[in-house]
Amino acid sequence: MTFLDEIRQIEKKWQKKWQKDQIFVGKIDHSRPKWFVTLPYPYAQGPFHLGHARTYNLGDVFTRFKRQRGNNVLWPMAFHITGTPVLSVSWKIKNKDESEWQKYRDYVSIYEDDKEKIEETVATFGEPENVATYFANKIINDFLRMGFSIDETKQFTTGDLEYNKFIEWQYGILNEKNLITKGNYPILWCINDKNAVGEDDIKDGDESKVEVNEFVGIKFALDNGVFLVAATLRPETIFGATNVWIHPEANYEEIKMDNERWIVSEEATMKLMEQDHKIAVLRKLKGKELVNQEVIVPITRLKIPIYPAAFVDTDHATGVVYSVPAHAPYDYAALVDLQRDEETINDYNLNRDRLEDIKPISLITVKGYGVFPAVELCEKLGVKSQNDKEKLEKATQTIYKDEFYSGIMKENTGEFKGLKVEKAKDVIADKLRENNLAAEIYETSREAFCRCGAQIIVAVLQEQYFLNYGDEKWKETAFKALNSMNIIPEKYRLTFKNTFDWLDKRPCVRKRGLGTEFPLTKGEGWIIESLSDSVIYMAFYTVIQIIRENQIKPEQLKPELFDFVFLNKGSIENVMESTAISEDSIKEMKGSFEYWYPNDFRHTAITHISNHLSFTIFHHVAIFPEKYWVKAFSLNENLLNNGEAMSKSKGNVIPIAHIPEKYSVDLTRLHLASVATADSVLDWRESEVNYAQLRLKRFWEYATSVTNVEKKEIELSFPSKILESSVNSNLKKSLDAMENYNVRDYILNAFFTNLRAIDDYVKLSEHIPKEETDTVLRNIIEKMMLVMSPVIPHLCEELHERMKNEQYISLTEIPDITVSEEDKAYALQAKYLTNLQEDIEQVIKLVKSTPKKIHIYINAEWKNKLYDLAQRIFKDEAVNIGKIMTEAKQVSDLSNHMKDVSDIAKLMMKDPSIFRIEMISSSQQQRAVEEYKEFLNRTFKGAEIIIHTEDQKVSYDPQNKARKSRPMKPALLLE
RNA sequence: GCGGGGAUUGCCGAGUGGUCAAAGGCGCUGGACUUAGGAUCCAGUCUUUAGUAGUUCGGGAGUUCGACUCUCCCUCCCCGCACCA
Repeated sequence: MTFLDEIRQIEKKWQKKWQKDQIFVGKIDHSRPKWFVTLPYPYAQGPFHLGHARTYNLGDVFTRFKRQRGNNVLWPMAFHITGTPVLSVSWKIKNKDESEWQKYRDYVSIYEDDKEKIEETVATFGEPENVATYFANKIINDFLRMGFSIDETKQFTTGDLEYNKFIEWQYGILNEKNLITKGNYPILWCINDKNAVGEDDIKDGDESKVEVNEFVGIKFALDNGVFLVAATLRPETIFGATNVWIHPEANYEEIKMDNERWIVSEEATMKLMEQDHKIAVLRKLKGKELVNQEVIVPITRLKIPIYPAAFVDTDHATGVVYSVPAHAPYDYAALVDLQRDEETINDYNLNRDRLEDIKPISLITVKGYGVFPAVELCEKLGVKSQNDKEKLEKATQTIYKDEFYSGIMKENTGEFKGLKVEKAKDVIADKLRENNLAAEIYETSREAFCRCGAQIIVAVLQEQYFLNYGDEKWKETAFKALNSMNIIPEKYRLTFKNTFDWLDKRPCVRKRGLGTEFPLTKGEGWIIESLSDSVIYMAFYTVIQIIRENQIKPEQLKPELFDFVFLNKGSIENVMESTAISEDSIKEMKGSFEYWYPNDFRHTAITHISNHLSFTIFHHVAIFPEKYWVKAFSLNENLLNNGEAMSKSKGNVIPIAHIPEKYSVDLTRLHLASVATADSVLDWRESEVNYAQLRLKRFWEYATSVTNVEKKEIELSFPSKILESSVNSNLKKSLDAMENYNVRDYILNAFFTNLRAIDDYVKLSEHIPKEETDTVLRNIIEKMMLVMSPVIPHLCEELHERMKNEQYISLTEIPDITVSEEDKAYALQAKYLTNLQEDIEQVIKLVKSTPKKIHIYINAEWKNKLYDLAQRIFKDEAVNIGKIMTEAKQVSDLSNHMKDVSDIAKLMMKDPSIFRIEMISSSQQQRAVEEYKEFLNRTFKGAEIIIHTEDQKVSYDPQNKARKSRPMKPALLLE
């Protein structure tokens, strides 16, 4: 049986035991500090993969660690089903969308081999609940299979009736506190379904995002007072308008628009009707009817003509465009075309002189361009006509960007001169609107179609409900909460800050999707938006089980109950009376909430900072008193598979369900947690996983070789002592790293560094009695095991059991570790010896011959004194020879070595790092080398090791090496 | 554009004022084991050299006794920018 097979069996064995004994179920215990941890509940739309595993794995390591450090832990889990994606999946499955079917066949085949069974299962996905239920079950199984120490007895979904009641309560409070406001809001809208659409409702919506663009519809007055409304994204260019373009052959309509008369394209009328206007069509007309008429330009009051142009798209905004040939490439090209187009001029009977007179009007100065940027760019790109779409598109983009960010308004723009375009744009639009010369017109950023085939336009919803995150008081309190929270890693606090600053009104209800009906507009079909219903639910974990066990019905879950349980408002008598829930149940709920809350630690991926996690803070401060605000957020970056993002199209997704067999649970856990810090992108590379596997195997071999060794006190040799000391100090570093939630350093120190120490020990322990090495190894493994059990719990449980322990290691406390002075001294000696060995090796390499004798000269103690002195007086300043000589003269041990002192001082000045070191005395150095002598002798192929000390009389020193010895760096002579 | 993050030795990636020529891994080279090995183990891996010295951490300037680490400027890369979970 291979190593992996062996540990896979062990993993299953312990998962079964944990499950059977329900050891991770959170139970109230007032004798221990509680620690309530949450990770965002998954949205069950498909299988979870290695990327999710990274996040939950880190959560589990933290949780297990806390549990093993004496905390009473609760880590519950639930599922999110609110929103539209699941609906969209079901719709496609029901409508036999082949690519969706295939996608879900692939998903189900992760868990199921039987082809028929797969088809049957996918067929059930026509019902949204079935999708959610199926994947929720799979995900929780995957998690348990990863050994995550979750309490799965407190599960619920956001579609549960009990949960709906809880959310209704939440929104009641938000409403009471005036944090919900109403207003108009533009959204993407299917004209067939008469409904809002999300990304997954739009054809190719995931590949090319559709956005809402806000145009300024500028009203150009005709002689009869009717407005020809031209839409633009660049209202500031109104000063450069030379004429208006319309499509001569297209259909336009004169409409009664609120209290005005407008002319816009037929298509525009239809769109405007959905944008909160009162509209009646007065008459239909062809574009050409308008040609040659004149309109008045707002602000400038110039009269300009209307000309025909084929490039005008009547299905884009109003289908009317005003021409700014100086700054708009399309306009310039169309103007040039028209001026040379005899046929059109004749057809529409255009006034030739008037047309010839039209010259671009420049109104913006922009660095890198002359007076007429559009003219310039058209010439540069070789635009031939207005049909040169590709080049014109490019020119338009370029000029838009350059002028927007670095353009300045010219003299001829009156009060706006000198303004940056970026600013002028808004100021001018505002001014136009104030004077009733412009109106907002919304358009999609690209032509888009619903999956039903109908066109998607922008509609303006009236009386839309918003969460008013812009509310000053609310924001202020949220900041207060943020400031008192622990954000891990700390660097992400800034992202929260920026998010808070930027947060403003946010629509919180939708017309579509699963979820909780909005309580303020019952019966109107408004559903609470999915990110807004998942922000305080951690509180719900503390009561759901009690609700279920006592068979409390959803309708009994009235606001007054939650007020009492969560906010300690009202009286139990009143609650009992209005809800008919027993006193015991209410007390139990309240007790449970008050015991577990607040949420001490919430871990997730960084993508949630700018939405979910920020909202969580906002809603907590709105609903709960300060003592119940979330204590800490912990975050991790995402994951790549061999340098690439995992995606269905690349076929490189590793589902969690494949992990146990493809790798092994503990191997995956170890590698995920140790290969990258939480705040860096983790690149999962097979060759590196392989390394982790070899190390894990090595650990397993060391460990299993000593599980039967008896514990006893024995006299330890020098290498054994060094090993114990270094393992001890590594474990200490490891625990310290976890204080800062640095899991990577935790594992590096506790596992990888210690394994190397053991490797080194084994190499030099050939002549140490097996009884001693076994005992030492067992002691060390036992300690490592405990510290490592949050990371590789299965293997550690097994070893723990083989070492005849009754209790689960998962429930065994990791003790504090202290590093004694003795440990430190051993560590320094070990370092000293390593350096010595390296020095010898280096010299051997250089001389390219095998030495028969190795003379080691250990420095005199006065040199240590000199180093100490230098460290003291040159702590924060440059080495000064005069100063050190003066000081040294005062010290008796040094004053008789002044010649040498001056030589060393020169060295120190050149390289101050030589004395800024931790040292051991020369006698300690000597002892260390003595202890190591035999090992050195063996390592260097039987070379005789001769130790000399500078303090005593050096018997043999032909090259006068002893003088060169320095603290921690003995001089060498190889012969 | 705004906001954030980043640029380290062949590659990936630690390191945030001094034991740093810079952890660890990958790759490569040599050795061991072996019928074989794309397995495993051991060692080496900037240049130079009796353990020394020199040149490095995107480019440029500065602060400091001392900078990969701090400040400023520049170049390039990645991520977020709202109703989407």
